[in-house]
Amino acid sequence: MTTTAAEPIALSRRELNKVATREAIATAALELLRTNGMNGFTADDIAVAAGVSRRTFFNYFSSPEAAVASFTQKYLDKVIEQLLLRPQDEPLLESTQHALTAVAPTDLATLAETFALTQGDAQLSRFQLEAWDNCSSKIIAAIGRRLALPEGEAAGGSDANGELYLHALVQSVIACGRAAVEVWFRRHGADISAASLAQLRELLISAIGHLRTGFHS
Amino acid sequence: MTTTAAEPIALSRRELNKVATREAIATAALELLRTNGMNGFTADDIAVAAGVSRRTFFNYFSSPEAAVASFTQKYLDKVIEQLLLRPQDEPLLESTQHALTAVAPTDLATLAETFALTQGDAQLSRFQLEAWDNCSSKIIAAIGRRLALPEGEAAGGSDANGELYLHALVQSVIACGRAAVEVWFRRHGADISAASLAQLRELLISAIGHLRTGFHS
DNA sequence: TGCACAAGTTGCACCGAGTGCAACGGCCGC
DNA sequence: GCGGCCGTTGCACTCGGTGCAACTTGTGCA
Repeated sequence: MTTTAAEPIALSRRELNKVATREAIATAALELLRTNGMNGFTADDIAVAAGVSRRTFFNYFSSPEAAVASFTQKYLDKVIEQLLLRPQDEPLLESTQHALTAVAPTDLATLAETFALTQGDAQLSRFQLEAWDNCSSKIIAAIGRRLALPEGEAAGGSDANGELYLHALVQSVIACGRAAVEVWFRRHGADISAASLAQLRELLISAIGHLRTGFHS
Repeated sequence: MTTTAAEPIALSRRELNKVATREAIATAALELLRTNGMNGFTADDIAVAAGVSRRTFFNYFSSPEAAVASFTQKYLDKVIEQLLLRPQDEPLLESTQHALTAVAPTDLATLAETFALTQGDAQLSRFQLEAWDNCSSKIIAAIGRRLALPEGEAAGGSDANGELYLHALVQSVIACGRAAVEVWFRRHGADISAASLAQLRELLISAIGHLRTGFHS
């Protein structure tokens, strides 16, 4: 069901170390955020906790905030991964709803937690925003690639007007995702229980549902 | 036509000075961005150009990026201002389209220019994102206040499910706005001519139009 | 008008983010 | 096992950002 589709590429020892280091740094950052709160740790602290030098920390992340945001990035990347597994002729909104349900609850939990933990700090929030926006760009790029290949860019009115359509659609999808998380947080605060997360998933599906049926307030 | 609706409040000398200083700093920042490019100036430079001390700069803006983002903020605030002048029973999407046409082209020009100038720098882009997001929050708060007052929160299914609806709607509107600017930039680059800006306004209206008719790709 | 107070500005000192550079140490191919 | 490559580290430096205390300027009041 989870359909991880992990490619069995053999990693060299070096690459393996890099991945491990990156993960150690990221988890150290999250752990410090959990315990010390929003402004309670420095890049030094993260480096020490991860067992690397301060300089090495900056070789992996451009800032402490970026390390935290990597978790949001990772979750959204998994959703994209699932999204691209859906049939190409399926409407995007439907595909998105399926993709959202296909991602494991564990990943959703870290998304929810990091969102909750970053609320209240301006810079952390900005990096969260950036993560969502990167997600937009990636989806637009992927779908744009799909559309460009098969029919030479001039099919179904996809050329000039379609560019705006695509951007508006995808960005709206992301917007609804963020809206769902926001509403969830307003209701449940930092509650990461399974029941609460189920509500969050429900809200995510509903938000996309609103986009499917249209807004006519 | 422009309906500026400026309140004729008499400002004291102190407040007048503050406004002037703030404006001097912001314009100095924009000017430096124009001439020196994305990473070509420091907080010191801005302060000197504005004729204040470095410390005073930070009394007005939390960072150089914030000073630049103030222009985007200002434009979006003007749109909100127009939005709230529309009749309350008008659908939000329609109100938004009207509000967008009501704002003067001059303001749209600075929005477009700052967008173009901030592309390529990560931190500047993050502050742009934040400005758009703040706009979401303000609109949601304003409309939420409207809905809460007249009927005691339990009318038209606006209570629990309506919260998600409202957030998803408003955030989608903002998303479409950003999408329009993005598409405009992809096509016109840094061209700020009247013709180009007319195209941008057209794209903004069209993007909201897509939201009105719904997405069924 | 003059005086006392409030509000804004400035300089200073300090900490943390972020980066270029050069030396070091472990993985890799041969 | 050995030379070369890649990642790590320490160092030094710049800039962002802030608390604090002295100073200057606008404001209210007598």
